[in-house]
Amino acid sequence: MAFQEKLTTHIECESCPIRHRAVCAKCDVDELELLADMKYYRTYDAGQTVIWSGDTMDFVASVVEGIATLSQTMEDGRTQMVGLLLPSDFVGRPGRDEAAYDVVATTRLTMCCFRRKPFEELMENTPHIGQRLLQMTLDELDAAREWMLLLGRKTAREKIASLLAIIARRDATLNLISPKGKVVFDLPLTREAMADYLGLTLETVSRQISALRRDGVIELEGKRHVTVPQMSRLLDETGDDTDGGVFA
Amino acid sequence: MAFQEKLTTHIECESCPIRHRAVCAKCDVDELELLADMKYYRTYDAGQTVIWSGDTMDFVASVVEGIATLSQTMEDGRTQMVGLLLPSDFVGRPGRDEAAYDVVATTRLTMCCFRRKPFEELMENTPHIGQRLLQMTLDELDAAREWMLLLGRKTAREKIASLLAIIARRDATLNLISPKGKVVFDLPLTREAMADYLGLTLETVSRQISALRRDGVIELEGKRHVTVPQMSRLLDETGDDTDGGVFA
DNA sequence: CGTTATTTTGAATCGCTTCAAGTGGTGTGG
DNA sequence: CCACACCACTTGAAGCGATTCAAAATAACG
Repeated sequence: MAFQEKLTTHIECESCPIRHRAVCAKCDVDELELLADMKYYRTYDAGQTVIWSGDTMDFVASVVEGIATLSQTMEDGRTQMVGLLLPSDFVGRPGRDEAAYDVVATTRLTMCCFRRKPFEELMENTPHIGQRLLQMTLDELDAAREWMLLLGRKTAREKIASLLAIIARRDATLNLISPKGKVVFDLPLTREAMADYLGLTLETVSRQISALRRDGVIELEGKRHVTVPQMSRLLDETGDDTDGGVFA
Repeated sequence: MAFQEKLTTHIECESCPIRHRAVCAKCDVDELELLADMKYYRTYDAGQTVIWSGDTMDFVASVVEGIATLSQTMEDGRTQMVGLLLPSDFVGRPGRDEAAYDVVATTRLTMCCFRRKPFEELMENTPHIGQRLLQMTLDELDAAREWMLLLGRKTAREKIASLLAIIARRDATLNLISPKGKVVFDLPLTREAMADYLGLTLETVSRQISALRRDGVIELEGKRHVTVPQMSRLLDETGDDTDGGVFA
């Protein structure tokens, strides 16, 4: 089953699309050279499993391109996604040799890998890497905690609206479009993946998306192409503090 | 309202109960001295709010004694606990001046505080602090992700059993009792706090605790004193992989 | 063009919440 | 010392939101 594709490309760090957001962001040219010497690339097809929870992990990596999911599964099959890995996100934990979660590519995925031991040694002598990793981990912790609020307290409709808002916002900033008014994007996740993300069933996800469409909050073209005519309207549905109250 | 009590005690770092688990764990004597020079203590009464989300935080701190909760609240009052702060846990985020969550003392609480700016400067030159903070943050992230599985996929009964198991396990290791067979402890949380932790209502918490008692999984003396006659029995109810299967 | 995977929709059921009433323990003031 | 209020908690009954099971519709694929 889980084929691991061999390295295909080689990217120069200077022209790397995630150069300034990944774990290497703070590194100077010297440090970058050391990293470049030990790096190698791997690519995975959409749907391929990168690592199973419990597997030994001999490497850590940065997502260069594509999207992957981090998820946990109970014995009886119930699964919960606990993280969404986007370009520049870091995979693996220094100092741990067993994967704690399943990592699955949801699109074609390219990762910049480092063998774990050399990377850990480099980290000892290169504060910039540890510093950046701390920042990134703190950001992930914040994201996880926001997700806990969603999982514990939001209704199905609010959950869907929140997910759509996150994707819309990310796409908007990526394309340098102000996230006001109209936003258009493609869903990178299946209904089932959304359900795993939101702690719902795929039927409920489908129903709530239909409901948001019926109510004019979103428009659909096919299953995956979404138009949000009024971003503020979508944000109203998330249950979050829009900030758009008195002082906006 | 929110009175901040002034420093009362002064603890020598060498005899500090959290010396080897807190953010200062990896520091040598020199580094410890620098920290000791800038530290001060604060205590809060049970129920007191330490910080409101959005407040400016001029300090970071380690919990020395007592328990506090981290929680998020929506406009309409729904609240979700996103962290439980136990002795040695770290409060605040270097590089951020606004609190992201409400911090409330659930028991009498003592914290070892550092003004944020000097602490951040010290971190620049003291890799040991940043390294330890990274470890701790990664642990917290793992805990948060386990909590996401609980919030998203577990039933009310499993949620309660999981919470009881966590507290029982912590108390058992603290008192050096093997977490097999019988375990006795006191609940440090009200039913409402448990509900906020588990994404339930306090009525459901009460009902499920009663159900576990009826089924002989736990025994209750008063509202807070819990006896678990057979730890394995409780673990069976959590829905987790007990690992206690074939190889235990 | 038929086959398979994904998604939508419907109907019945279930688990948790909501609303409401009641219990037991603790502290306070008459 | 008792009446009273207050708080944390328990229990009951009704309602509702999400799930479950089932079937049909749509899109994707060889």
